[in-house]
Amino acid sequence: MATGSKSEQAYAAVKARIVDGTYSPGYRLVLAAIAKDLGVSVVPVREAIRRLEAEGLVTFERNIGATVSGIDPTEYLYTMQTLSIVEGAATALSAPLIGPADIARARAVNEDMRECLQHFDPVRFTALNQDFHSILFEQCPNPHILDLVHRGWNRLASLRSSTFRFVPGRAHESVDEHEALLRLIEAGAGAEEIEKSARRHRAATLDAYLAQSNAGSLNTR
Amino acid sequence: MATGSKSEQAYAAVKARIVDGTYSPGYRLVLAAIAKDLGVSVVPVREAIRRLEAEGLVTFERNIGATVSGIDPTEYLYTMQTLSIVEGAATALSAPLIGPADIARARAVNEDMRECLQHFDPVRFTALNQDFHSILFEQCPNPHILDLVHRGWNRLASLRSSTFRFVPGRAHESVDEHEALLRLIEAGAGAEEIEKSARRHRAATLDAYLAQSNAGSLNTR
DNA sequence: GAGTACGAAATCGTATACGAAGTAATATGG
DNA sequence: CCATATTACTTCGTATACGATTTCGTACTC
Repeated sequence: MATGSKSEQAYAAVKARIVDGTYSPGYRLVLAAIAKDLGVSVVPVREAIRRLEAEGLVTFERNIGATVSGIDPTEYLYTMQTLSIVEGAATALSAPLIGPADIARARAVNEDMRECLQHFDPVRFTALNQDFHSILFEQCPNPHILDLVHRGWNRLASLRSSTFRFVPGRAHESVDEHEALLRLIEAGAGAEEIEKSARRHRAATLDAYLAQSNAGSLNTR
Repeated sequence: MATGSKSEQAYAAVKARIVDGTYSPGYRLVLAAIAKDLGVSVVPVREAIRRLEAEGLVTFERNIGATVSGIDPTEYLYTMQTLSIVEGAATALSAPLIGPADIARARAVNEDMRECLQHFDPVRFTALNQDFHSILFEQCPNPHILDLVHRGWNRLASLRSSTFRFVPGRAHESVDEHEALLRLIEAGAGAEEIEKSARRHRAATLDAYLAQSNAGSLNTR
């Protein structure tokens, strides 16, 4: 473990529990309870929660306390839209740095995803999906953009574990879009084209969700 | 003032001092000193600083303390590039909601900027520039994206007050690009076109800076 | 004279304690 | 029986205190 700082430790622990679904959206984060649970004082816990607030993982209200944010479909929509933008940019910026070996790895992951569609394993599918995109991001030379992408993923993770958003036909399309994206990168396509493709990939998932849930529409392009 | 929470008060105060340049980049933020200065205890100050860290305005190191981040040209570059992306998106998403009255206000501001070029008033020019873009952003329906834009502006503000980055010819071009952008919006151009224009507007400023400073190039498109 | 070891000062990190604000339960009057 | 006021409880907000870590200055040795 060797975190050193207890504040850091609290931050990591609470974040992990939000992302893995132990604390689902709406869960009330009581300082004293978490402090006792982690064997530390309330001060580091409080600090950790304020940091998580800045990342958008929890909502904090004065004299009321913190709750795990999420649930709200509108919030999901905002997050997905933002992610489509920063993810698209991150992918485009990474593209020139992606070599054949990375492409091969990504393609292997994508084939595993295709496999998952046979046995209907949405959990593994989701994990592989993250792996796939991680391969395409990780080389992004701009750490700020990469950070924004990670924050978006964390937000989605906290939502996913509670209300599992899964749109039937979408998974198949997704795998095909991945392959198309890989070919673009392989072919050395321009940054603009790659960005557009990556952005539409996520926007399509959002659109599918909106169509299914009949939620209020929003211009996702 | 009626801030209510002292933590909030400390947050606002320190943030303001960073943005207005009282605490310039590299400034060492000593908890006890700030606490005494604000007439509060160190705990709220500490919390405030951790929040500012999450926004990227300060850098925090364990057992060492916080310093106002900035200065580094690389950081400037990352911030501008990120801003070009989120700003472009925010402008495009706002565009359909911008009415003739907003256009008129923005145009008036832009003409004031043109005026500033005559008497060479870079400080006012910068302020008006922020006003101009604010008019185009404020209506962005996605609060997350809007928040990212604001964070970027804050980062730039902290840089600007110390090392004033001003590229000679750039200001004139900038005003012209503003006018072009307004015409696009007026004409009801597509979101894609508006986004590209807004993005290039900022990217051009970055490119001008890079060309002047002979810093290592980066693919800004 | 340069480098290292030691010690003192400064600063951060966390715990504990108490006061403030909000919430829920209960009692009381209509 | 319902509405409202009061009380008790929960939880947050901040101050103070002390231990841990780093940094800087000084003395000592080679």
